[in-house]
Amino acid sequence: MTKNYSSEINSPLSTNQEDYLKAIYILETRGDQVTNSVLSEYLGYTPASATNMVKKLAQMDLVIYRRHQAVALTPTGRRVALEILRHHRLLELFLHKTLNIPWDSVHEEAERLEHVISEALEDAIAASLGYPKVDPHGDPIPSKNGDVIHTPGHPLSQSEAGRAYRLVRVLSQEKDRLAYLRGLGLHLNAELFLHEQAPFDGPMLVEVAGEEHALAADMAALLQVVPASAE
Amino acid sequence: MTKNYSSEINSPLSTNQEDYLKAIYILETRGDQVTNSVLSEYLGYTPASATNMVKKLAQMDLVIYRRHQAVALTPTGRRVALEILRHHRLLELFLHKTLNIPWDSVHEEAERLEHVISEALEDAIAASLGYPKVDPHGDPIPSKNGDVIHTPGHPLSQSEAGRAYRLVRVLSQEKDRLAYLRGLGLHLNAELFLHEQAPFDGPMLVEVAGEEHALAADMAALLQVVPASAE
DNA sequence: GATACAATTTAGCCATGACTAAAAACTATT
DNA sequence: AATAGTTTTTAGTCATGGCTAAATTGTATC
Repeated sequence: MTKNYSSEINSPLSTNQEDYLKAIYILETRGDQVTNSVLSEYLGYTPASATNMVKKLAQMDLVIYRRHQAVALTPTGRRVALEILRHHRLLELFLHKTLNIPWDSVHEEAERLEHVISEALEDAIAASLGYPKVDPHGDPIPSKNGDVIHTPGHPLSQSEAGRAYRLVRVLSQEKDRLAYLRGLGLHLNAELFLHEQAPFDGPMLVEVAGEEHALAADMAALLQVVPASAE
Repeated sequence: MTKNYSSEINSPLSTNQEDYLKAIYILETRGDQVTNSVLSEYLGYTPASATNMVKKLAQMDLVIYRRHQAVALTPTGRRVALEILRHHRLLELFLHKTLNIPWDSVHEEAERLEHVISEALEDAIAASLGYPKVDPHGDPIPSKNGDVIHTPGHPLSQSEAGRAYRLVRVLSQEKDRLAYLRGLGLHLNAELFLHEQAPFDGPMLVEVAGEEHALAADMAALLQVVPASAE
């Protein structure tokens, strides 16, 4: 298994190490301060375990660590994280398009597969999909050299009522939430019409595929949309 | 990740444990006595490591172990081994057919993927391939309930000269050997004509896709064939 | 049956990476 | 600046699963 980042790194990374780097990247991208508690909670480990691992990653020059400070990725660490994320999102799209696995249930599978596919397989998957730019949740697929496109859109919860929108991204990986959203007929690029938004952050009334549904405000906040006219 | 065998086993198995069980199955199937040295050499570990692991697998009722004796799979151990083997061979075929990865280089990839695919993905792959019976090397794909079909054929090295044959199985997983065979134009179900066999186990003269090649006897021994007429 | 040689097992070591419990250090409030 | 409360780190434990080296057991030969 030859990994893309192998040229920059002396020893191959474990699944766990890759998961830490990916988590740090995602938390950084969210704009969070990646403190030990945030990181350990995100990964489901105790803070002590996170400290240990972060120290190890720092020795490998993958993260910058100073006691009691937020962790940050080094350029090399970021490259590793992006490669794993590229694997993850390519795999999600591949599973969805090639094997008809519903878009709301590809995440867990990709979570394991992302660590074991070779560079050659990554390339073959990307080629077979026509070098896609986003996964089935609308998350951008990092390019091989680590570029991440900016995805447009704004939350449905902050959108004007009485207009049609197109779903361009879903900001959640929670299985049951995604299943619920799919149950409403939602999927990437689905059209939806926002009938009204109840005041005081109340539920929204949306129409998807001819059916009307009430949608809680926190759910609507996860849905990134653009005006339906926009191509 | 829900594994098929999870109903019979209390704790999930590690990749290593699954590899041991698969190795024992393969060695048993070859007809070898699965002694500690055979097993450890096959896996590339020291004999001491194999003893340790085999003891652990025995505690889990996956193998039968008595000091200084050959190991044997229990029925449960065999089911696990067959499931992993099913994963492996389904994956090989899938990678070959769906992603056009050459048949001689799917093995390593499948070797890692086989441990991380869920039951649902296994099913989706099998369905997308039309519930195939053999992988790209002609090795039988165990069915979900653990049946393994018998593959017909005999070694090319023991075949009569002056006749046409069809390749039904390649008994090797060595990358360079397989690459060589593919270079000759060989693949599953390829037709070949055996011109002559030099005496004293000398090389064979075979014709594949209009080209003649000399083939060492030990290579020919890896090629299982049936008469070309046979469907 | 004694001796030599090979195979196997035991004993003990190491790294990984989780954990708990306790100590230390930071932050906020009075 | 002292104290309280939270966060982080340290110290030390445990399981996994490799390893080497040494002891044991089994087998074959004289």
